[in-house]
Amino acid sequence: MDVRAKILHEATRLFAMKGVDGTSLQEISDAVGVRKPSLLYHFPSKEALHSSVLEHLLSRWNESLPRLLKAAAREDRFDAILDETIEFFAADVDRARLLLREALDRPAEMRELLRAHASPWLGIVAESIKKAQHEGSMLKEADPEAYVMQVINLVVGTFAVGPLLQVLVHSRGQHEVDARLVRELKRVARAALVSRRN
Amino acid sequence: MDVRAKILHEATRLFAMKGVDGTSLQEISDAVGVRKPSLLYHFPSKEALHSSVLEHLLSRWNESLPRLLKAAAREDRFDAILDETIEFFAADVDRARLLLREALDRPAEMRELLRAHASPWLGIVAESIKKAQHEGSMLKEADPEAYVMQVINLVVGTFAVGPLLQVLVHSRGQHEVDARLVRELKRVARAALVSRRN
DNA sequence: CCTACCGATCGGTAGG
DNA sequence: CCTACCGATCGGTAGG
Repeated sequence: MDVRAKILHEATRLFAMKGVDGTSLQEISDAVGVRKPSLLYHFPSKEALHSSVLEHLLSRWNESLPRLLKAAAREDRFDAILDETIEFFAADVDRARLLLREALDRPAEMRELLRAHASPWLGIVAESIKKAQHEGSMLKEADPEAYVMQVINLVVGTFAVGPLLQVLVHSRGQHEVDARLVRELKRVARAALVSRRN
Repeated sequence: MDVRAKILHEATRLFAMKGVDGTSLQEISDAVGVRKPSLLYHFPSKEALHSSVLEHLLSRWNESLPRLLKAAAREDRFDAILDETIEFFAADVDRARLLLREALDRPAEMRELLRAHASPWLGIVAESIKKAQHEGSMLKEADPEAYVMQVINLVVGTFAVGPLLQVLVHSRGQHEVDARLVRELKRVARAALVSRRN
Protein backbone atom coordinates (compact mmCIF):
# COMPACT_ATOMS: atom_id res chain seq x y z
CA MET A 1 0.00 0.00 0.00
CA ASP A 2 1.46 3.36 -0.99
CA VAL A 3 1.62 6.28 1.39
CA ARG A 4 -1.31 8.19 -0.05
CA ALA A 5 -3.62 5.20 0.32
CA LYS A 6 -2.38 4.58 3.85
CA ILE A 7 -3.03 8.22 4.81
CA LEU A 8 -6.54 7.95 3.38
CA HIS A 9 -7.15 4.73 5.29
CA GLU A 10 -5.94 5.99 8.66
CA ALA A 11 -7.73 9.33 8.23
CA THR A 12 -10.98 7.48 7.48
CA ARG A 13 -10.55 5.30 10.55
CA LEU A 14 -9.78 8.21 12.87
CA PHE A 15 -12.41 10.57 11.42
CA ALA A 16 -15.03 7.86 11.86
CA MET A 17 -13.90 7.10 15.40
CA LYS A 18 -13.26 10.56 16.83
CA GLY A 19 -14.66 12.96 14.29
CA VAL A 20 -12.82 15.40 12.03
CA ASP A 21 -12.57 18.08 14.73
CA GLY A 22 -11.46 15.49 17.26
CA THR A 23 -8.63 14.22 15.06
CA SER A 24 -5.38 16.14 14.56
CA LEU A 25 -3.09 15.86 11.55
CA GLN A 26 -0.43 14.77 14.03
CA GLU A 27 -2.48 11.75 15.09
CA ILE A 28 -3.02 10.72 11.48
CA SER A 29 0.68 11.18 10.71
CA ASP A 30 1.65 9.06 13.71
CA ALA A 31 -0.75 6.30 12.65
CA VAL A 32 0.69 6.31 9.14
CA GLY A 33 4.29 6.55 10.29
CA VAL A 34 5.33 9.79 8.59
CA ARG A 35 5.88 13.37 9.74
CA LYS A 36 3.07 15.88 9.59
CA PRO A 37 4.54 17.96 6.71
CA SER A 38 4.78 14.78 4.62
CA LEU A 39 1.07 14.26 5.06
CA LEU A 40 0.51 17.86 3.95
CA TYR A 41 2.54 17.13 0.84
CA HIS A 42 0.04 14.47 -0.25
CA PHE A 43 -3.03 16.44 0.87
CA PRO A 44 -2.58 20.25 0.79
CA SER A 45 -4.79 20.84 3.85
CA LYS A 46 -6.90 19.08 6.45
CA GLU A 47 -9.99 20.17 4.56
CA ALA A 48 -8.63 18.61 1.36
CA LEU A 49 -7.93 15.35 3.22
CA HIS A 50 -11.43 15.44 4.66
CA SER A 51 -12.93 15.89 1.19
CA SER A 52 -10.82 13.06 -0.21
CA VAL A 53 -12.01 10.73 2.55
CA LEU A 54 -15.63 11.49 1.69
CA GLU A 55 -15.01 11.12 -2.05
CA HIS A 56 -13.39 7.77 -1.42
CA LEU A 57 -16.45 6.62 0.53
CA LEU A 58 -18.73 7.79 -2.27
CA SER A 59 -16.67 5.99 -4.90
CA ARG A 60 -17.03 2.76 -2.90
CA TRP A 61 -20.77 3.34 -2.89
CA ASN A 62 -20.76 3.88 -6.65
CA GLU A 63 -18.84 0.62 -7.03
CA SER A 64 -21.63 -1.27 -5.30
CA LEU A 65 -24.37 0.46 -7.28
CA PRO A 66 -24.37 -2.00 -10.23
CA ARG A 67 -24.91 -4.89 -7.83
CA LEU A 68 -27.72 -2.95 -6.20
CA LEU A 69 -29.40 -2.22 -9.52
CA LYS A 70 -29.08 -5.87 -10.45
CA ALA A 71 -30.78 -6.72 -7.15
CA ALA A 72 -33.59 -4.26 -7.96
CA ALA A 73 -34.32 -6.21 -11.14
CA ARG A 74 -34.84 -9.50 -9.35
CA GLU A 75 -38.21 -10.95 -8.45
CA ASP A 76 -37.71 -10.47 -4.70
CA ARG A 77 -36.34 -6.98 -5.26
CA PHE A 78 -37.30 -5.69 -1.87
CA ASP A 79 -35.19 -8.11 0.15
CA ALA A 80 -32.41 -7.99 -2.42
CA ILE A 81 -32.04 -4.19 -2.24
CA LEU A 82 -32.19 -4.19 1.55
CA ASP A 83 -29.58 -6.97 1.73
CA GLU A 84 -27.22 -5.16 -0.61
CA THR A 85 -27.56 -1.92 1.38
CA ILE A 86 -26.96 -3.71 4.66
CA GLU A 87 -23.95 -5.49 3.18
CA PHE A 88 -22.42 -2.20 2.08
CA PHE A 89 -22.44 -0.81 5.62
CA ALA A 90 -21.64 -4.14 7.27
CA ALA A 91 -18.49 -4.44 5.18
CA ASP A 92 -17.01 -1.47 7.06
CA VAL A 93 -18.76 0.20 10.00
CA ASP A 94 -16.62 3.30 9.42
CA ARG A 95 -18.91 4.06 6.50
CA ALA A 96 -22.00 4.43 8.66
CA ARG A 97 -20.13 6.35 11.36
CA LEU A 98 -18.58 8.74 8.85
CA LEU A 99 -21.91 9.37 7.16
CA LEU A 100 -23.69 9.99 10.45
CA ARG A 101 -20.98 12.35 11.69
CA GLU A 102 -21.08 14.25 8.43
CA ALA A 103 -24.86 14.54 8.76
CA LEU A 104 -24.49 15.99 12.26
CA ASP A 105 -21.49 18.25 11.56
CA ARG A 106 -22.29 19.60 8.11
CA PRO A 107 -26.00 19.05 7.39
CA ALA A 108 -26.11 21.52 4.49
CA GLU A 109 -23.15 19.98 2.65
CA MET A 110 -24.42 16.46 3.38
CA ARG A 111 -27.79 17.40 1.97
CA GLU A 112 -26.23 18.45 -1.34
CA LEU A 113 -24.06 15.36 -1.40
CA LEU A 114 -27.09 13.11 -0.84
CA ARG A 115 -29.09 14.99 -3.41
CA ALA A 116 -26.36 14.42 -5.98
CA HIS A 117 -25.33 10.84 -5.22
CA ALA A 118 -28.24 9.13 -3.51
CA SER A 119 -31.41 10.89 -4.59
CA PRO A 120 -31.59 9.24 -8.05
CA TRP A 121 -31.67 5.69 -6.86
CA LEU A 122 -33.70 6.57 -3.77
CA GLY A 123 -36.30 7.84 -6.22
CA ILE A 124 -36.14 4.60 -8.19
CA VAL A 125 -36.72 2.53 -5.06
CA ALA A 126 -39.62 4.75 -4.00
CA GLU A 127 -41.21 4.46 -7.45
CA SER A 128 -40.84 0.69 -7.38
CA ILE A 129 -42.67 0.64 -4.05
CA LYS A 130 -45.48 2.78 -5.47
CA LYS A 131 -45.86 0.39 -8.36
CA ALA A 132 -46.08 -2.58 -5.99
CA GLN A 133 -48.69 -0.69 -3.97
CA HIS A 134 -50.87 -0.28 -7.07
CA GLU A 135 -50.46 -3.96 -7.84
CA GLY A 136 -51.54 -4.72 -4.30
CA SER A 137 -48.39 -6.57 -3.25
CA MET A 138 -47.31 -3.89 -0.81
CA LEU A 139 -49.21 -2.04 1.93
CA LYS A 140 -50.91 1.03 0.55
CA GLU A 141 -50.62 2.82 3.92
CA ALA A 142 -46.87 3.19 3.45
CA ASP A 143 -45.45 6.59 2.46
CA PRO A 144 -42.83 5.36 -0.04
CA GLU A 145 -40.40 8.31 0.15
CA ALA A 146 -40.58 8.58 3.94
CA TYR A 147 -40.32 4.81 4.22
CA VAL A 148 -37.12 4.66 2.18
CA MET A 149 -35.53 7.41 4.27
CA GLN A 150 -36.48 5.67 7.51
CA VAL A 151 -35.01 2.37 6.34
CA ILE A 152 -31.74 4.15 5.56
CA ASN A 153 -31.96 5.83 8.96
CA LEU A 154 -32.38 2.38 10.48
CA VAL A 155 -29.50 0.77 8.59
CA VAL A 156 -27.00 3.59 9.15
CA GLY A 157 -27.94 3.89 12.82
CA THR A 158 -27.64 0.15 13.36
CA PHE A 159 -24.07 -0.02 12.10
CA ALA A 160 -22.92 3.35 13.45
CA VAL A 161 -24.05 2.84 17.03
CA GLY A 162 -24.89 -0.86 16.91
CA PRO A 163 -22.37 -2.02 19.53
CA LEU A 164 -23.98 0.45 21.91
CA LEU A 165 -27.55 -0.65 21.24
CA GLN A 166 -26.56 -4.00 22.70
CA VAL A 167 -27.19 -2.74 26.22
CA LEU A 168 -30.34 -4.79 26.22
CA VAL A 169 -29.57 -7.13 23.38
CA HIS A 170 -26.48 -8.56 25.02
CA SER A 171 -24.98 -11.36 23.03
CA ARG A 172 -21.28 -12.26 22.69
CA GLY A 173 -19.29 -9.68 20.74
CA GLN A 174 -19.18 -6.18 22.10
CA HIS A 175 -17.55 -4.60 19.09
CA GLU A 176 -19.25 -6.29 16.18
CA VAL A 177 -22.84 -5.49 15.36
CA ASP A 178 -25.21 -8.04 16.80
CA ALA A 179 -26.89 -10.46 14.44
CA ARG A 180 -30.15 -10.03 16.36
CA LEU A 181 -30.21 -6.30 15.63
CA VAL A 182 -29.66 -6.92 11.92
CA ARG A 183 -32.32 -9.67 11.84
CA GLU A 184 -34.82 -7.41 13.59
CA LEU A 185 -33.93 -4.52 11.28
CA LYS A 186 -34.78 -6.67 8.27
CA ARG A 187 -37.98 -7.94 9.88
CA VAL A 188 -39.17 -4.44 10.81
CA ALA A 189 -38.41 -3.05 7.35
CA ARG A 190 -40.25 -5.93 5.70
CA ALA A 191 -43.24 -6.04 8.05
CA ALA A 192 -43.85 -2.33 7.42
CA LEU A 193 -44.20 -2.97 3.71
CA VAL A 194 -45.84 -6.37 3.27
CA SER A 195 -48.65 -7.58 5.47
CA ARG A 196 -47.81 -11.26 5.86
CA ARG A 197 -44.96 -13.79 5.76
CA ASN A 198 -43.46 -14.03 2.28
CA MET B 1 -32.14 33.24 33.81
CA ASP B 2 -28.98 33.18 35.94
CA VAL B 3 -25.53 32.85 34.43
CA ARG B 4 -25.04 29.19 35.29
CA ALA B 5 -28.28 28.22 33.56
CA LYS B 6 -27.41 30.34 30.55
CA ILE B 7 -23.99 28.70 30.25
CA LEU B 8 -25.62 25.28 30.44
CA HIS B 9 -28.12 26.26 27.77
CA GLU B 10 -25.60 27.68 25.31
CA ALA B 11 -23.18 24.80 25.89
CA THR B 12 -25.97 22.31 25.17
CA ARG B 13 -26.89 24.13 21.98
CA LEU B 14 -23.31 24.35 20.72
CA PHE B 15 -22.30 20.81 21.77
CA ALA B 16 -25.35 19.45 19.94
CA MET B 17 -24.65 21.55 16.86
CA LYS B 18 -20.87 21.23 16.49
CA GLY B 19 -19.85 18.56 18.96
CA VAL B 20 -17.82 18.92 22.15
CA ASP B 21 -14.46 18.81 20.34
CA GLY B 22 -15.75 21.27 17.76
CA THR B 23 -16.83 23.81 20.38
CA SER B 24 -14.36 26.00 22.29
CA LEU B 25 -14.94 27.51 25.72
CA GLN B 26 -14.41 30.87 24.00
CA GLU B 27 -17.41 30.28 21.71
CA ILE B 28 -19.61 29.34 24.64
CA SER B 29 -18.44 32.37 26.63
CA ASP B 30 -19.17 34.67 23.67
CA ALA B 31 -22.66 33.20 23.29
CA VAL B 32 -23.35 33.72 26.99
CA GLY B 33 -21.79 37.19 27.10
CA VAL B 34 -19.09 36.62 29.71
CA ARG B 35 -15.31 36.13 29.63
CA LYS B 36 -13.84 32.67 29.47
CA PRO B 37 -12.46 32.65 33.05
CA SER B 38 -15.95 33.50 34.31
CA LEU B 39 -17.28 30.40 32.65
CA LEU B 40 -14.50 28.40 34.31
CA TYR B 41 -15.59 29.81 37.66
CA HIS B 42 -19.04 28.20 37.29
CA PHE B 43 -17.71 24.98 35.75
CA PRO B 44 -14.15 24.08 36.78
CA SER B 45 -13.25 22.53 33.42
CA LYS B 46 -14.62 21.79 29.96
CA GLU B 47 -15.03 18.18 31.00
CA ALA B 48 -17.09 19.24 34.02
CA LEU B 49 -19.28 21.42 31.80
CA HIS B 50 -19.70 18.52 29.41
CA SER B 51 -20.78 16.23 32.25
CA SER B 52 -23.23 18.81 33.55
CA VAL B 53 -24.81 19.15 30.13
CA LEU B 54 -25.35 15.39 29.97
CA GLU B 55 -26.67 15.25 33.53
CA HIS B 56 -29.12 18.01 32.71
CA LEU B 57 -30.38 16.06 29.71
CA LEU B 58 -30.79 12.96 31.85
CA SER B 59 -32.71 14.86 34.52
CA ARG B 60 -35.14 16.07 31.82
CA TRP B 61 -35.58 12.46 30.81
CA ASN B 62 -36.26 11.44 34.39
CA GLU B 63 -38.83 14.21 34.61
CA SER B 64 -40.78 12.72 31.73
CA LEU B 65 -40.54 9.20 33.09
CA PRO B 66 -43.71 9.37 35.25
CA ARG B 67 -45.75 10.40 32.22
CA LEU B 68 -44.20 7.53 30.29
CA LEU B 69 -45.00 5.01 32.98
CA LYS B 70 -48.55 6.32 33.12
CA ALA B 71 -48.74 5.80 29.37
CA ALA B 72 -47.51 2.23 29.81
CA ALA B 73 -50.48 1.53 32.07
CA ARG B 74 -53.07 2.56 29.50
CA GLU B 75 -54.98 0.14 27.31
CA ASP B 76 -53.26 1.30 24.11
CA ARG B 77 -49.87 1.23 25.84
CA PHE B 78 -47.90 0.65 22.70
CA ASP B 79 -48.93 3.86 20.94
CA ALA B 80 -48.87 5.79 24.20
CA ILE B 81 -45.26 4.89 25.02
CA LEU B 82 -44.12 5.59 21.47
CA ASP B 83 -45.91 8.96 21.48
CA GLU B 84 -44.35 9.99 24.78
CA THR B 85 -40.87 9.01 23.58
CA ILE B 86 -41.33 10.89 20.32
CA GLU B 87 -42.60 13.92 22.21
CA PHE B 88 -39.54 13.95 24.45
CA PHE B 89 -37.18 14.25 21.50
CA ALA B 90 -39.48 16.47 19.46
CA ALA B 91 -39.58 19.01 22.30
CA ASP B 92 -35.90 19.76 21.68
CA VAL B 93 -33.93 18.26 18.80
CA ASP B 94 -30.70 19.01 20.69
CA ARG B 95 -31.52 16.01 22.84
CA ALA B 96 -31.34 13.55 19.97
CA ARG B 97 -28.26 15.20 18.49
CA LEU B 98 -26.43 15.24 21.82
CA LEU B 99 -27.27 11.61 22.48
CA LEU B 100 -26.16 10.51 19.03
CA ARG B 101 -22.89 12.45 19.26
CA GLU B 102 -22.20 10.97 22.66
CA ALA B 103 -22.84 7.51 21.26
CA LEU B 104 -20.34 8.13 18.46
CA ASP B 105 -17.69 9.93 20.53
CA ARG B 106 -17.72 7.97 23.79
CA PRO B 107 -19.44 4.62 23.18
CA ALA B 108 -18.12 3.02 26.38
CA GLU B 109 -19.31 5.85 28.67
CA MET B 110 -22.62 6.04 26.81
CA ARG B 111 -23.11 2.35 27.28
CA GLU B 112 -22.76 2.67 31.04
CA LEU B 113 -25.03 5.69 31.09
CA LEU B 114 -27.71 3.81 29.14
CA ARG B 115 -27.33 0.76 31.31
CA ALA B 116 -27.92 2.89 34.42
CA HIS B 117 -30.67 5.21 33.22
CA ALA B 118 -32.49 3.53 30.35
CA SER B 119 -32.03 -0.20 30.77
CA PRO B 120 -34.68 -0.57 33.53
CA TRP B 121 -37.58 0.83 31.61
CA LEU B 122 -36.34 -0.64 28.34
CA GLY B 123 -36.63 -4.00 30.07
CA ILE B 124 -40.17 -3.19 31.19
CA VAL B 125 -41.23 -2.31 27.67
CA ALA B 126 -39.63 -5.48 26.29
CA GLU B 127 -41.39 -7.60 28.93
CA SER B 128 -44.71 -5.98 28.14
CA ILE B 129 -44.21 -6.88 24.47
CA LYS B 130 -43.42 -10.49 25.39
CA LYS B 131 -46.62 -10.70 27.41
CA ALA B 132 -48.66 -9.36 24.49
CA GLN B 133 -46.99 -11.90 22.23
CA HIS B 134 -48.15 -14.73 24.49
CA GLU B 135 -51.64 -13.30 24.53
CA GLY B 136 -51.50 -13.24 20.73
CA SER B 137 -52.06 -9.50 20.34
CA MET B 138 -48.56 -8.87 19.03
CA LEU B 139 -46.54 -10.62 16.34
CA LYS B 140 -44.61 -13.54 17.77
CA GLU B 141 -41.86 -13.11 15.13
CA ALA B 142 -40.69 -9.92 16.81
CA ASP B 143 -37.51 -10.00 18.92
CA PRO B 144 -38.70 -7.76 21.78
CA GLU B 145 -35.30 -6.49 23.01
CA ALA B 146 -33.93 -5.89 19.52
CA TYR B 147 -37.22 -4.33 18.50
CA VAL B 148 -37.14 -1.79 21.34
CA MET B 149 -33.57 -0.81 20.51
CA GLN B 150 -34.40 -0.39 16.84
CA VAL B 151 -37.39 1.83 17.63
CA ILE B 152 -35.13 4.05 19.76
CA ASN B 153 -32.60 4.03 16.94
CA LEU B 154 -35.39 5.16 14.62
CA VAL B 155 -36.69 7.93 16.90
CA VAL B 156 -33.28 9.37 17.78
CA GLY B 157 -32.12 9.24 14.16
CA THR B 158 -35.29 10.90 12.92
CA PHE B 159 -34.88 13.93 15.16
CA ALA B 160 -31.08 14.14 15.02
CA VAL B 161 -30.73 14.08 11.25
CA GLY B 162 -34.37 14.53 10.26
CA PRO B 163 -33.97 17.82 8.38
CA LEU B 164 -31.40 16.05 6.23
CA LEU B 165 -33.56 13.03 5.49
CA GLN B 166 -35.91 15.38 3.74
CA VAL B 167 -33.81 15.19 0.56
CA LEU B 168 -36.51 12.99 -0.87
CA VAL B 169 -39.36 13.85 1.45
CA HIS B 170 -39.30 17.51 0.53
CA SER B 171 -42.10 19.41 2.18
CA ARG B 172 -42.05 23.00 3.43
CA GLY B 173 -39.80 23.49 6.42
CA GLN B 174 -36.11 22.70 6.02
CA HIS B 175 -35.19 22.94 9.66
CA GLU B 176 -38.09 21.36 11.47
CA VAL B 177 -38.55 17.64 11.29
CA ASP B 178 -41.06 16.69 8.68
CA ALA B 179 -44.44 15.42 9.80
CA ARG B 180 -44.31 12.74 7.10
CA LEU B 181 -41.15 11.26 8.59
CA VAL B 182 -42.72 11.12 12.05
CA ARG B 183 -45.95 9.61 10.72
CA GLU B 184 -44.02 6.97 8.82
CA LEU B 185 -41.86 6.27 11.86
CA LYS B 186 -44.98 5.55 13.91
CA ARG B 187 -46.49 3.43 11.16
CA VAL B 188 -43.33 1.36 10.71
CA ALA B 189 -42.93 0.80 14.45
CA ARG B 190 -46.56 -0.27 14.76
CA ALA B 191 -46.72 -2.44 11.63
CA ALA B 192 -43.69 -4.39 12.85
CA LEU B 193 -45.52 -5.33 16.04
CA VAL B 194 -49.19 -5.77 15.17
CA SER B 195 -50.35 -7.43 12.00
CA ARG B 196 -53.39 -5.36 11.09
CA ARG B 197 -54.99 -1.91 11.55
CA ASN B 198 -55.84 -1.31 15.21
C1' DC C 1 -17.00 38.16 37.46
C1' DC C 2 -12.64 40.51 35.32
C1' DT C 3 -7.51 41.34 33.23
C1' DA C 4 -3.44 39.25 32.22
C1' DC C 5 -1.03 35.45 31.17
C1' DC C 6 0.58 30.29 30.62
C1' DG C 7 2.30 26.00 28.14
C1' DA C 8 0.57 22.89 24.75
C1' DT C 9 -1.20 21.92 20.55
C1' DC C 10 -3.43 23.24 16.40
C1' DG C 11 -3.09 23.59 10.99
C1' DG C 12 0.19 25.04 7.97
C1' DT C 13 4.83 26.96 5.62
C1' DA C 14 9.92 27.50 4.29
C1' DG C 15 13.45 25.31 2.55
C1' DG C 16 15.92 21.53 1.37
C1' DC D 1 9.74 12.86 2.44
C1' DC D 2 12.37 15.52 6.30
C1' DT D 3 13.84 19.45 10.03
C1' DA D 4 12.75 23.68 11.77
C1' DC D 5 9.62 26.96 12.63
C1' DC D 6 5.19 30.11 12.50
C1' DG D 7 0.96 32.60 14.35
C1' DA D 8 -3.40 31.36 16.26
C1' DT D 9 -6.07 29.15 19.33
C1' DC D 10 -6.76 25.71 22.76
C1' DG D 11 -8.07 24.71 27.96
C1' DG D 12 -6.79 26.49 32.10
C1' DT D 13 -4.53 29.51 36.15
C1' DA D 14 -3.08 33.64 39.09
C1' DG D 15 -4.66 37.25 41.30
C1' DG D 16 -7.78 40.53 42.33
